[in-house]
Amino acid sequence: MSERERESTGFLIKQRAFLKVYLITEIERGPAYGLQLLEILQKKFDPHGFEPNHAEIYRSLHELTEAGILNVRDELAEGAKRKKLQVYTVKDRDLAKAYKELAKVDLDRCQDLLRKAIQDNYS
Amino acid sequence: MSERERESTGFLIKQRAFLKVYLITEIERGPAYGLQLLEILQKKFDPHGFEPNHAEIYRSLHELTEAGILNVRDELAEGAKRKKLQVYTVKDRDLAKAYKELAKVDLDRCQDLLRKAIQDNYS
DNA sequence: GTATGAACACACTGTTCATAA
DNA sequence: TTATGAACAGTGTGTTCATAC
Repeated sequence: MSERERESTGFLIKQRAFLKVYLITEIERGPAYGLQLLEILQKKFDPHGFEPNHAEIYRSLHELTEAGILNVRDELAEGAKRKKLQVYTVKDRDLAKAYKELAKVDLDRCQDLLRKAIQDNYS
Repeated sequence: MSERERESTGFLIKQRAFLKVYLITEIERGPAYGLQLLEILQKKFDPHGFEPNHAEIYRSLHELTEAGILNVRDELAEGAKRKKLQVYTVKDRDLAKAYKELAKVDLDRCQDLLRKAIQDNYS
């Protein structure tokens, strides 16, 4: 049975899935590229002792693109920077929403599990 | 820098640490052996889509013993069963408490992270 | 230096195998 | 069969390397 078919992923949600949710949300706000997204997320999670790395962000973006949720385009010579950036946009809003809703189920399950653990062991 | 020295473990708490907290709590209630604890925990987590396996339980017990938190003794011919069980008890209540308190910090951090994710992406 | 991506290496965990009673 | 433990294998993620600008 594949990971995708299972309803539960086992213990807690995987970092990859967690990041994908955030990436979709960010890119829904507007086009963005890899390192830019990395910085945004690092700042977001900095107070929570979590610092994602660039490889994990790129892998997530690649998979979301592979899944038909995101689009990539080459963007050249933007402003003072003469790089070719890989700029991501949402390709399919419905797929994006579906992915997030599926992840929500797992996020809720994780919350329950943690709440239970705190209740069971610290009361 | 070793895992033990870091205050944060990165993303979410590891299954091993999570299980150790439960194992300590269970054994604080009374002596128990491996498979017995496995069954107890499997029943506990069954409604939450998480099913720990025996190897992970044994590894956790071994590490807690190694850490001086638990004690093991051989128990022979108990009741109708003629096995030699590895029965665990709490060796050092203070160490046990300290371990749990440390884990609590991480559990709280995980709760925050999940709460934040749900708020950031589903509002 | 920034940006992307692949390659490599390792930690964690699940599955299987071995042994004993 | 139940119980324990080790060995093995796979998956996910962090670090490093390669390439381009």
